[in-house]
Amino acid sequence: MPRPSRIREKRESLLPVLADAFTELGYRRATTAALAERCGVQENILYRLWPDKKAMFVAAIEYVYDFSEQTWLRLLERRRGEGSAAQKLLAFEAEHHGEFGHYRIIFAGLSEADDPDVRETLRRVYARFHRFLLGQIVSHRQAAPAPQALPADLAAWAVIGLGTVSNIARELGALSDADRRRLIHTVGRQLLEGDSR
Amino acid sequence: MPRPSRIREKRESLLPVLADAFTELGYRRATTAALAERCGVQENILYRLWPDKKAMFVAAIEYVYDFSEQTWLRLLERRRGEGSAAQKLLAFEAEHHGEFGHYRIIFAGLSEADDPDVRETLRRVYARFHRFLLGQIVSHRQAAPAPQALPADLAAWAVIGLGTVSNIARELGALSDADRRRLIHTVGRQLLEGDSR
DNA sequence: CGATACTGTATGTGTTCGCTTACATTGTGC
DNA sequence: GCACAATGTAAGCGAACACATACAGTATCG
Repeated sequence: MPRPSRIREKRESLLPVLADAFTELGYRRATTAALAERCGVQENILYRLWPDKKAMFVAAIEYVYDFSEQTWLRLLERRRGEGSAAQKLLAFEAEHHGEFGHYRIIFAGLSEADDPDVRETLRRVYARFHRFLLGQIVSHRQAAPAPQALPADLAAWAVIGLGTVSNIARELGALSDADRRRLIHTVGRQLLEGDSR
Repeated sequence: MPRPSRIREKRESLLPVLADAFTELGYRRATTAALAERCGVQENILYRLWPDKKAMFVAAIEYVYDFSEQTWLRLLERRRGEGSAAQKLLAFEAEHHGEFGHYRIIFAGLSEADDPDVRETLRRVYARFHRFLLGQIVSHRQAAPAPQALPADLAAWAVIGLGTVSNIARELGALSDADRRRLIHTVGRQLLEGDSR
C-alpha cells in the first residue's frame, strides 16, 4: 500500500484559499483557472479534490461559517466577566462586523440558490447561525429577566437581518462606519432585550 | 425625417420581461440568448436598446424597485382610514412580502456589486427605499407619539434588514409562511414603535 | 528494490457566452 | 414615390469557460 493519501489534508489546506477567492470574486468570476492559480496548483488537482466547481463553492461556504463561529467562540473564551456573552458578541460585531468580507460568499450563494445543493447548504448554514444566536439570546435573558415582548426565536432571525443589512450597507457604502456601528448597537440591544430600556 | 424612433417605447415594453428573466435566472444564467428569446426578439435588438448586458441588468434593477414602490403607493391610496400608512404597509408585507420573487434580482446584484455601475445602482435603490420607509415611520410616530428608544433612521434600516432576512428565509425554505408572517409582524411593530407595548 | 498509487505539469476540447456584422424589409416625411 | 433611417433576420466570431486527458515524477510499502 504505497504512499498514503494526503487528499484530506490538501483539501483542508486549500479551503481557506478557495473561500477567499469566492469571497473576492463571487461565483461567476471565480473561474477554475483563477482558483487553481490562487491555490498554486493546476486545475486538475482541484478536480481530484472535489468533483466539480460547485462542490468547491459549497465547501467554501461551509468553511466560512465554521471560521466565523470559531471566531465568536474564541472571543467568548478570551473575554470573561464583562456582561453576558450576547452583549460581548454585539459589542464585538459593532466594531468588526463584516470586515473580512466573508458575507460576500453568502451573497454569491444566494444568487445561485436555484441550485438545490447550494440552497441546501445555505439552509443548513443559516439554521446553525440561528441556533447559535438563539442560544446566546436565551441565556442572556435568563441572566437578566425582563418583560419580553419579542420571542427569542424571532429576535434571533431579526439579528441575522440586522447583520445582513449592515453587510449590504458596508458593501454599497450606503452607511458610514460610525452609522453602521450605531445601527448594530442600538437595534441589536433592542432585539436582545426584546424590549426597550 | 423618415420613421420616428420607437426605441424609448420598446425599451419600456421589454423592461418587465428582462426583470422577470434576471429575477428567475440570476445574472449569470440570464444569457443574452435567453433574454432575447423571452423578449421575442433577436439578440442584436437588445444591443440596439442597451449598450451591453450590464446596462440591461441595471435597468431591470431600477424597474423592479419602481414597480415595488408603485405597488405600495397604490396600496396606500386604496386603503384609507385603518391605522397609519406604516401599519398598513406592515400588514400588507406580512401577507405578501417577496411573493413576486423580485428580491432575487437584488441578490444577483449584490453578488455583482464589485462592478461600480451595479454597486452605484444598488446604492441609489437602497437609499430610495430607506427614504421611503423613513418617511412612513416618521409620520406614523408623529400621529401616535411615544417614548422612542430607537431613532427612526436606524429603524428604517432595520426594517430593510427584516425584509431581507424574510426574503432569505423564503428563498431557502428556512421558515414556514406562518413563521415568516409572525416575524414581520412582531419585529416590524417593535421597530415601528421604537419601543415595546 | 520495485511495484504501485499518489502527486504534479502541460496541453487539449467541446461548448457557451457576449457581442458583432451583413443584409433584407418596412414605414414615414417630404 | 422615393430617399432614408428605423427595424428585423440570420449567421458568425473570438474569447473564456468547465472540465478532461496524457504522461512524468515521487514517496511509501512489502
